Amino acid sequence: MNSLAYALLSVLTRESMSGYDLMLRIQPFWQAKHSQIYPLLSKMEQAGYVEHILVEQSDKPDKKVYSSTEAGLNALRDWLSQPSADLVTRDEMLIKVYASWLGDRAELRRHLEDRIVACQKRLRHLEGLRDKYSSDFQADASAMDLLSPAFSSYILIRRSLQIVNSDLEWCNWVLELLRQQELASGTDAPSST
Amino acid sequence: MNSLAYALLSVLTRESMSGYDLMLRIQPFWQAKHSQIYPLLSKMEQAGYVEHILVEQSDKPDKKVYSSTEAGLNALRDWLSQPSADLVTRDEMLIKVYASWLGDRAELRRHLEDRIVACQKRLRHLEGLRDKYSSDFQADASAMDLLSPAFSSYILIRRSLQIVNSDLEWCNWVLELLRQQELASGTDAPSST
DNA sequence: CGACCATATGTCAAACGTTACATATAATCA
DNA sequence: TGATTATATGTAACGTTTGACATATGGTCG
Repeated sequence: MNSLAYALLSVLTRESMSGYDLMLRIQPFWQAKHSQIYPLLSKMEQAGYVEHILVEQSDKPDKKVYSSTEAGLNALRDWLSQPSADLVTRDEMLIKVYASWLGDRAELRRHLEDRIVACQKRLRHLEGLRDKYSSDFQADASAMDLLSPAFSSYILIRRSLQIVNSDLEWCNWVLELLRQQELASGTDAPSST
Repeated sequence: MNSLAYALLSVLTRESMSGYDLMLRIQPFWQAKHSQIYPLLSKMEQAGYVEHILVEQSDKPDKKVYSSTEAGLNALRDWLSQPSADLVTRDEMLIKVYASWLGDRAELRRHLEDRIVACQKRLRHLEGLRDKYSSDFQADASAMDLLSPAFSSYILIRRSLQIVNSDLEWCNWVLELLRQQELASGTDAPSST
């Protein structure tokens, strides 16, 4: 069992769902394609960590709804007690920024603007999640039960929003420096496409 | 050529160095082990993007010092003009936090404290980098040449510091909520090890 | 002296992840 | 009607990354 398997279990312990829905649910927190999730769910079922029932649908294709078993819950609890693996980030844009002195200002601006668009999309998605579960969150976070699924979701979404907002903040800071320098030097037509 | 190859090139266009030093240099921005870097450098040399000379050392084992070629520089410039791949983050701790309601408060606290230790270590490393290159950075960032290696390094280190600090901020926020609830409820001996 | 660590390079197998190929249903849109 | 999109599941080839094994030098610490 790898980290993705436990990520799937940590969703299935809260709510039973299909591989397709798991993919969508986990996407913002652990990138994985359906081609990785479907075979993994089969392996997890063979290992006895999850089980599924076939649910027929009239408006959409039929689906397999997975649930965590007792063994799955125990495996997840064991994993929780282990130290976490190191955080892994691979941000190609940051490497391009590091090498951006080899290009021109427009190129650097384009990379930053692309990132801003991606951040805004992600922000809308996360705000949607926040609003969807806001009824679970009490107005006063400190009054919530810290060992409840609602609180765990709450701090996870808070963290995700914080990450995206700090990304946006940095992009805008660099863009502002670019604008200042373009105005000051007069090079690189400021209003070009 | 993959992203890692261009990350290596983006260092080698600034400064020639050994595979070992490259590994240490890009570690904070793109995680890669020596077992990935050494074969990749060979492939890049075969492709004509880098070349190396053998440097004999008396106090340490001899090393291969790699430099970027003209072809390597051109390849890097081409890559720069392409849109960036999506940001990938895999944070096992965040998944554990999401499932932490299955465990106890001490376990959640331990995960957060482990992360804080890792952040502090990273912070010291980044502050070391910042101070090491601070002479390259002018007091007024907006007065720097935005297409200089110094400026690119500056904004990269700023971003890295921002990421670590926001991580620390969030961990401390959750720890504070934990402390408040433990004091209020009286469960979970507050001063246990 | 022996253990361990930092430096330095390398290979290989296994695990992990992405892309492309494949199929099927039902809704929407032109 | 035909094209596209969202839903839903699956396999196979390929590329990426890690972990283990391997070797060697020279310094430090007990």
